[in-house]
Amino acid sequence: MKTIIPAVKGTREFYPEQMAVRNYLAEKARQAAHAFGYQEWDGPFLETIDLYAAKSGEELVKEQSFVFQDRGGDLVTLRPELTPSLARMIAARQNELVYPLRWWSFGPFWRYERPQKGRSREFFQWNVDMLGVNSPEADAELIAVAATFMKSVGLTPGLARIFVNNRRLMDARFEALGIPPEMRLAVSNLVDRRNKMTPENWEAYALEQGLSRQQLDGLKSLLADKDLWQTWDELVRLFAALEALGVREYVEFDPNIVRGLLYYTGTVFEAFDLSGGVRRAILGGGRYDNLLADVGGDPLAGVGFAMGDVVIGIVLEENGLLPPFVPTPAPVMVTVFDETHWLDSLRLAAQLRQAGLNVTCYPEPAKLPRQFKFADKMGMRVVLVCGPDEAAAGQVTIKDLQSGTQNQVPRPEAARLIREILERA
RNA sequence: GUGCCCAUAGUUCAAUUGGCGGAACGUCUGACUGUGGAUCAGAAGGAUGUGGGUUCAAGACCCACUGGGCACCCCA
Repeated sequence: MKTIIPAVKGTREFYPEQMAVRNYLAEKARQAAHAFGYQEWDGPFLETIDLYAAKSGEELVKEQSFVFQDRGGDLVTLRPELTPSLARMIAARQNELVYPLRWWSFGPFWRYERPQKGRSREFFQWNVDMLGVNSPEADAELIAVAATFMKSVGLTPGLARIFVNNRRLMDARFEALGIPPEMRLAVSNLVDRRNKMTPENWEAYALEQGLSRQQLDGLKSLLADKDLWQTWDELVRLFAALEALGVREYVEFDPNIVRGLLYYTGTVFEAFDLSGGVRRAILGGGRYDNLLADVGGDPLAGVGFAMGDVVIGIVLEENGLLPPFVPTPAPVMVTVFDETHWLDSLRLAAQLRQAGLNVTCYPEPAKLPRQFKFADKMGMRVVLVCGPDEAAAGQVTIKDLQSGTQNQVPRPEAARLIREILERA
C-alpha cells in the first residue's frame, strides 16, 4: 500500500497548476504564430534513428536520444527535435505544397540527458518554420514571431533579448584569418565555450586547437566587434526589416552566437534571459538552406526556430510574469442546501449551463460554510444558494465572492445577473 | 556519460559532541445550526528517500542505490 512506483526519471507530472502554465505557453505561442499567418502541423512522436543520423549532430543522436527496440525488432526513437521530420514531410509532398510555407507546432520531445534545472528528459517545444524563401527579410519575420511571443508574455527587451549572427559572415572572416574549412567546427566550438572558461585557459585551449597567435588575436577582435554586421549585406537588410517589423529593440548582433546544430547555413539567432545571474537560452534557430536536399528532396530554403517550455516557464515564474492560477474553469457554484433541495440545485445548475455558463454544483448536501470555503479555494467568483426561503419565493441568492455582496433574485434573471458579475473586473 | 553538493510532516526548514524528532505555513475541527477570506482555540499528520554497515545508542558517521541540484558536455 505504501509502495509508490516513481515516475520515470526526468519526466514531468502536470498537476492542474502546471498544466495551466503549459496551456498558457501553448496559447501564447499559438497567438504569435497565428498573428503572422503560420499553419499548425505536427509530425510523429516516434521516428527511426536514421532520420536524425544525417544532420542533427552526433551527440544528439548517439547519446541524447531515447531509442527502443519495437516488437518487430526495429529501432525506434522518441523524437529529440522536429526539424528532420519537417524536412521529410515536406520532401514527400514537395511539389503539391503551397509556398512560401509557414508552419508551426507545439508538442512533446525527449532527450536522454542528465536532468537539472531548466532541463528535463521530457519537454514541450514550440517550432516555427518558413520554407521556400531565402531572404534576410524572411529571417527577420521568424525573429519577429519570437519577439512577438516574448512581448506577449511580458518579457521586455530589458529582461530578454534575441542575439543574432550569420554563419556565412563568420566563415568569410575565418577565411580572411586563414583558418581552413576543416578547422571551422573546432573554432565554432571554441567560440561557444568562451564565456565558460577563464580568458587565459581559453587562449591556451585555442592555441592547442591549432590556431596561431595571430589568428587568435584576429578571432578575439572579431568576437569583440559589435558593429561587424554593418559590413554584411544580409545583416544590414535583416536589421532594416526588424526595424520595419517593430521588434528592433529586442534584437542585437552578437558574433559569439554559433549554435551547435550542423544544418544552419546563414542567419542564426538565440534568445537569452537577461533577468537572472546566468544567461539562459530561451529559444534558438536559424536558416537551413540545405536540409531538404540532404534528406532527398529538391533544394529548398528554410528558416525556423524552436523554444522549449522548461526554461521559458522558469524565467516567467522568476519574474512574476505567469498569470495567477485559477483552479476551476467554472466561475459559478450552486450550493446544495440540504437533501430536500438537492435536485433543485441540480436543476438550477443545468439551467445556467443551458444559458452558456460554466457551473459546478456542490456534489452533496453539506454545511454552507464548508461549501463556501470550497468555492473560495477553487477560485470561484459566484456562489448561488437555493434554500427554503428562495424556493418558496421562486428565487435564488447570488453572492459575488469578490465583493462579498449578495442579492436574492427571481430565478429567470439569474443567468443574466451572474453574467454581469463575471463581466466586472 | 564525468565531478561535486543535497534528501527530516503535504510544503519550507530546525534538532548542540552520536543520547526520547520540533516549528512555521498548509490541512482538519470548533468559536459561527443560512454564507468564504481575517482572527483565536484545538487536533491530526513522520517506519528521518531505499538497502546495508559502525555503535550500548544513528536524522547525524561509513558504503551502495534512487531521486534532485550545481558545474562539465550538449542544448530547448
